[in-house]
Amino acid sequence: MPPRAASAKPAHAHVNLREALIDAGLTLLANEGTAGLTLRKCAALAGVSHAAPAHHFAGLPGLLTAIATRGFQIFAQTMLDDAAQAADEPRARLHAICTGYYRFAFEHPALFDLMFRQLCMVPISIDDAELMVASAAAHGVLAQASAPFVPKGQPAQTTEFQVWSLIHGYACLALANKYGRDEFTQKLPALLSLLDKLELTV
Amino acid sequence: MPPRAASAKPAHAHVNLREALIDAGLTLLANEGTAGLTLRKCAALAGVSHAAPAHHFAGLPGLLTAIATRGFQIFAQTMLDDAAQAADEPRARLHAICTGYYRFAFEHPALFDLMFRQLCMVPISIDDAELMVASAAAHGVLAQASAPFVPKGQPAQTTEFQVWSLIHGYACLALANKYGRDEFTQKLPALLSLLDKLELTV
DNA sequence: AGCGCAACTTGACAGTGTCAAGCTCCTAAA
DNA sequence: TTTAGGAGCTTGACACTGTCAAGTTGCGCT
Repeated sequence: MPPRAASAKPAHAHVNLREALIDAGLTLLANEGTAGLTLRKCAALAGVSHAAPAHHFAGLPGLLTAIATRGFQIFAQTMLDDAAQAADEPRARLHAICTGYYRFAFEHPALFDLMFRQLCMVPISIDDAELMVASAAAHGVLAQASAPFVPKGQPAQTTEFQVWSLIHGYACLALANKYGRDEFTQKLPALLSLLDKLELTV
Repeated sequence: MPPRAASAKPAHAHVNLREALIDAGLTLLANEGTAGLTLRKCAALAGVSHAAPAHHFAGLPGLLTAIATRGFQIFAQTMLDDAAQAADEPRARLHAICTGYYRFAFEHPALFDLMFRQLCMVPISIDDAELMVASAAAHGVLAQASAPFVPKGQPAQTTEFQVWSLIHGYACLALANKYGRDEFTQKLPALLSLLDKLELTV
């Protein structure tokens, strides 16, 4: 009988360690912010050793990518939730989607930061298939809401980016001004009044 | 004569090490991106030891704050440069300022990221006096350009944020889509056409 | 029954920011 | 002119990070 150097813990502590690690990442992001999200802390929070995540993700970039993917799913759902409570009318729906966009950024600032952080400069694999699917789905929600305002004969993308840029920029600026966020929330309707200048074309 | 343990280098290699460290930081940011900016690399690039920066900045946060401050100064100048070449007319000036805003983000993506990176969650002292001055100056340039479009009797801030959010969001989205930046640049005028819906009120 | 491999652990490595201690040289006071 | 003090910088150490290599365990398949 060879000496047993390591402890005799069960090899599979989690039913699905991959999901547990993503959950741990979301928790850390919510509690400690961007700087608090660490591969080793995720592993510790999930109750595994610091090298365990490497068997489920391609290093730290892989883990961040998976977390961002989950983020986009929550993001899309948040927008849809707000839209569901709005009147069934294009203008009200567009406002609701934008409000959901802002609400997500406000409620998950660090996650929002991770998702949109200049995806290229940060250790995130922008080419990841799942990430692209989730990101495109979220984009689709916004595109659908702005579709009724696309001028005839013009590319839909222009109107989409006008709406998207406006609400995204506002969310970024609100998060940057840490101490004036409530003020931003109050003035969101005033900002969105610019969208009322878009003409209904359908 | 006591033994000379350390080398006999001159104590003051730089006339102004503080500025040299900021320059090194800007170089690293431009060449290697956000992740390439490191306290130790800055020190090495400036030709000093890894602990030297501590005598000029309050740790890494202090250095990043100083770099962001310089960034805001360049930022304001970039916008003013574009405005100087535009027609002396409110609408043309607003377009030029926004183009300068986007151009800065496009030309200094990592620096732009540092400056606006959710100033709260990143190791930057948002309360720093110099940073506030530089940041407010850049904001002032944009505010002045949007002033002619503020509806009478309404707060100027609303119009400012409409303009600011639109161009800031567009810049963020352009940087996030690493591989489609040129396309964003081409479609900038289409985006800014939304601003033409603002009425001249002065 | 026994093999193979996936999952996980331990240990090590280079790199990071920060702190403590010490050296050097310039400056200002006696 | 001599001497104390301090600013500027260096070296060394610490805890922490992500990543890799090697070893251990236990499930599932032949």
